[in-house]
Amino acid sequence: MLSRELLREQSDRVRELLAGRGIGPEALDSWLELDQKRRSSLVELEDLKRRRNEASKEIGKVKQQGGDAAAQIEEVAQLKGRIAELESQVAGVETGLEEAELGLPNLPHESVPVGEDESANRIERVVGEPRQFDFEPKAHWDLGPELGILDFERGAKIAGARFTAYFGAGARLERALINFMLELHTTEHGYTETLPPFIVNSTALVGTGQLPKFAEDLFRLEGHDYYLVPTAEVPVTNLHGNETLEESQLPLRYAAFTPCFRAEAGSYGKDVRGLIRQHQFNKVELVHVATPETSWDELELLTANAEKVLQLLELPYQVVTLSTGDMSFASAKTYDLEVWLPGQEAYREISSCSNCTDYQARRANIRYRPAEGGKARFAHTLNGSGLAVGRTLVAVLENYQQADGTVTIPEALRPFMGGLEKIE
RNA sequence: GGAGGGGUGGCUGAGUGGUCGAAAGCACCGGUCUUGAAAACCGGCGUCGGUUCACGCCGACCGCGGGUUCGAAUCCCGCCCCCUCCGCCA
Repeated sequence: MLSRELLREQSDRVRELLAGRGIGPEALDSWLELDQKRRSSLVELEDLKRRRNEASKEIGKVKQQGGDAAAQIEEVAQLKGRIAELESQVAGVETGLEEAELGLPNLPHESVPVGEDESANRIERVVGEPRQFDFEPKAHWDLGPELGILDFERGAKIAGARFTAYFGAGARLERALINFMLELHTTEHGYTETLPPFIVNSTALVGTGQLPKFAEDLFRLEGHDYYLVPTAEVPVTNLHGNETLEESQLPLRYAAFTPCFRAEAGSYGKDVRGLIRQHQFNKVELVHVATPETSWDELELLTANAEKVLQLLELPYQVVTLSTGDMSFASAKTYDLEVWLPGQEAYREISSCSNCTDYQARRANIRYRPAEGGKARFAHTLNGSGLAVGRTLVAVLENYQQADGTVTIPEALRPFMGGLEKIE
């Protein structure tokens, strides 16, 4: 959520920045109109209430002295009608304002390339080199079933399309990746591990920005205000919702493993094969809560921590700054980590690291009290995958495949695989 | 799922229809005193919104939402959350 002060006082700048995100000027203009209306009605309403309160006090006094307060009672009765009218009017305008505000995305940081879509993304760096194969590398959707470790048919049988069953070394590899990532982040990178609920309520989803606008992307439990988490960003960021932290506690850095559930509405026909786009996948998520002064440094740190996973696994990747048109709703700036997949001969997203500045903090009401005292301020929240586990497994299978169809286990993972060196 | 208890300011905790935004204590901030500190004493100390050049003024808020009343923290209705016991389970 953007602050009302900002929308009012810097409307031209906001209008321009929103345009970069594909939001037309009417969104802000209708908000400004409602805001104006709200304030003018409020002035009248509060004036009437003041008069009503005064009259009530007079009634109390008069009655205490045994007098007749009929005149004041009559006046209050008359005020009542107009007050009720204005109250419902203000409430309606307020609802409209809130709806409008919840529908506005965060403003992009000045360093974000302006553009309509991913074609405007900016490659920041390319790390590692794609391996040269002396045979035709296979895609994981062939490798996995051939090794007997991934079973797309049986996944579909028990759930449907975009669900997969893992077996044997495949299941173990997924678990090893989870443990490897969590160990790295909690020990070397100093994160606090957290294991949140995998189900959240709508308040949490509004807090991080998935609701109300993106309900169709979520799985909702029938008959409940419960949703399966689409990412650990939701439960973990909301952990401190409606809290005022002390500045000395910041930055908070959390690492969380959770499964993620996404309806993938509108992605029909996209990545239909393999593990790339599933309704359920595992992820180790990194979440930071920081002060405004440090959040941009925190974004670099978070991204570097996520990159470390790829480096230790010796997987080639590139880092991309998403353009204004490609960024997620709550983000002010996002780096995507894209890993090289030989089976597709392409870099594919494996992590998305964002600074949401105070946007989510406003929605979720996450504040902190400055060390020097004074009024509580909104914190900045950041999140990033560290990493998407299913896609990491894909990258391992495809990058470490051998000519004979076996897959070598990356050195860094072997301790988590009971010393296993090869899947065959 | 059943029965009971409870949600008041940072904390503890008064307050059952009228000047209550709310006693008191603690915590915190400022001052007096002191070589310094502590103690003692004095004063200050909620949030949000609106308005004002400003001082300030006004409105709202005692879990949330409705209702009764001239007037509600106090009465009524619905909901949420927490605690205890029973049942059921992991």
